[in-house]
Amino acid sequence: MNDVAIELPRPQGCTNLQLRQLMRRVAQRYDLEVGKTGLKGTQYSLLSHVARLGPLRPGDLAQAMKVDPSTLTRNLKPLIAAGWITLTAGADGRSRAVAVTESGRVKRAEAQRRWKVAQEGINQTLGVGRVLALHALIQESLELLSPDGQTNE
Amino acid sequence: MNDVAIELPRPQGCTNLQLRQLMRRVAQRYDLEVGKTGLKGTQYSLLSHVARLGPLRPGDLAQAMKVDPSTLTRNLKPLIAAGWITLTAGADGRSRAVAVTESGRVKRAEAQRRWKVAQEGINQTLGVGRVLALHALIQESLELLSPDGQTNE
DNA sequence: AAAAAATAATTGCATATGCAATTATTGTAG
DNA sequence: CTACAATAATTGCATATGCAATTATTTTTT
Repeated sequence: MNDVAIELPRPQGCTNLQLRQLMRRVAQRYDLEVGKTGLKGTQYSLLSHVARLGPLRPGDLAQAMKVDPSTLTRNLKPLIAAGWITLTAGADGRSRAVAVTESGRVKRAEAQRRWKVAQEGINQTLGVGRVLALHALIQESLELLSPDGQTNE
Repeated sequence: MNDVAIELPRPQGCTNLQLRQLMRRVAQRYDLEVGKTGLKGTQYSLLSHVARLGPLRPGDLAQAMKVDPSTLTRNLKPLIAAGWITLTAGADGRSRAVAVTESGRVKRAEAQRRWKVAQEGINQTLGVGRVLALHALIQESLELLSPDGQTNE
């Protein structure tokens, strides 16, 4: 028998519940700072992705952000209404192109400064080591949970 | 100088975004299994808490679950409508009492079996060691982020 | 080329989430 | 006892989230 692994205690509690609780607390901290720009933390993430990856198709953006396409469609609305993002006709008749506008870039830069403050705050509160460990664990977990086989890279 | 700490690389990426992404993926896995009972994963959490802690006041329940009281109010609705939870007058004229019903207990037991399957699945996919590490990190982080000073215990 | 299959995005439906303001009630200061 | 402060829950508003079904448009079969 090759089976000499140390007995690990069974995980206690619900991963789902715990993740949600932490997510809410963390989101609050980001919103507190990023909110000063009129953007929610989630909206900053979205705007940033579009700025970095756009112009691109909604579906590809959704995949990159790991959200459902329908969620993406709706989350774009307020940012389009604010004039920070445009949704125009795509090469293909069925698809569209998401892109950042000039005022979107400005807003993003502004929000990015706030985001940095928030992230620093988290680093401070949790400790850099803990944040690093958390990020690493999350990334590993994301790859293992990846529904499709797409490893990102 | 006592300052001989090793230089830690600065955390890359956004904790908020990463947490949200993992949360969504994980929630999906739970919902896939727990959903067979007609409950979302979040609803199972809520029903479980009421079963374990109830009868209790909505505010106390919200605090225990670390959600906003207004969120709690709304999240209770579908479970009340389904007859699994009751919301009755509390000792105090302003407060109420949340409690589980008999059919609620039955449903909860049923959902708990599904939950266990889901949790086992996560343990399997991520590996028990990773899940343990993740839970530990989350709990530590939650305490450090605790807005009020209440350490839970 | 017409029918069938695949692809892309969106809408309908339902829940989850929090902040600010509101409603009700209780407690307290004067 | 009354005016004011504190407490408990809820509602208004806005966003976030995903599944299933739908609409539009290619692409592929036959």
